[in-house]
Amino acid sequence: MNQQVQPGAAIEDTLRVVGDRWSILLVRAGLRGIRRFDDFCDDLGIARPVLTERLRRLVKFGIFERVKYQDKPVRYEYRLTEAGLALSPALVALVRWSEEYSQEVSSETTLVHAPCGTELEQAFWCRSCQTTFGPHAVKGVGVNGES
Amino acid sequence: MNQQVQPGAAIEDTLRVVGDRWSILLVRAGLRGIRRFDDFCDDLGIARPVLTERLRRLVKFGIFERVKYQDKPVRYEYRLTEAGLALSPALVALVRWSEEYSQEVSSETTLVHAPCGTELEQAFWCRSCQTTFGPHAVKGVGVNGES
DNA sequence: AGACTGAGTTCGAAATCCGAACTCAGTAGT
DNA sequence: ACTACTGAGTTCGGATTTCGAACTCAGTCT
Repeated sequence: MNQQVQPGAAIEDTLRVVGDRWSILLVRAGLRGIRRFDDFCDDLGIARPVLTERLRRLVKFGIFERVKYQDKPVRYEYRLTEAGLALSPALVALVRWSEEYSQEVSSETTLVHAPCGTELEQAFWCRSCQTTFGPHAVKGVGVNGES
Repeated sequence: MNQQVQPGAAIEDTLRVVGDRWSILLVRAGLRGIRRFDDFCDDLGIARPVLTERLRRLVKFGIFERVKYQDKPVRYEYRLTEAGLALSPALVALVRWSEEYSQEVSSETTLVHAPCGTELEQAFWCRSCQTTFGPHAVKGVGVNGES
């Protein structure tokens, strides 16, 4: 066996939550500051019944929370939780991929390191070795330490 | 505006390619060394007609290639291309997320830095600053340098 | 001949998705 | 008091996708 990445069944958990055509787009919209039902609807062009169902499920899985923001007519909005924000590395990875490999034309923006404006690279960081490394040096191990 | 991640429309490109329930799982299976039609089928439990369609589309987008591996009865298998391998940071990000936030029980394996066995962290790397940084320091800019 | 392999196709039933129109509480304007 | 409007959803019927199970087709093995 080589040292390749061997994502376990864990991915299935994640995809059970955000593995449909819309959920990741909803998270992205959330990161862009969108919170209201109609705004999600307009921004993504998602059908309303599907949006209802999708938001409910994302709330159930703790990615968004439904917050009352007004009383007179009771109105709720949807905010990303910390777990939702924690999906951003995955989103960034997807953006990076499309920048490098997607033959589609779009990609009119690119991701950079904010302070200096240099295009970022994505890497893994080992706290104990104090180094960055690529996917080939990643290994999956069982809970009790053995591969 | 803050310095939050603002993934552009690029994500849509990526999701147009791998944004359905199966494609990412197929890539993962590919990373685990699976190549043959029936093996994908058994491993993922995907319906055969869907697998056919999905593999064709992933080949079209350059993520897998269809390679003849035998002549007597002509047989083809599917191998990840470089673009396919390049999706692994995204897969790793999804695995990491489920390890930390998924309330599902599974997750009997974890990802580590192969040489030393330390749990990895995912980070971004700026070649010009020679530092790693988190998602809050990522910014999206237009092609001509302006935000 | 007969059974088996591997990569698919074909089928009808079931689940999802869609757009458009509707609801329902409250607010604003005349 | 009448009308129009807002925002967060529901309710429809029709179109698209997905499903499992069974079938095909070339070649091989016994």
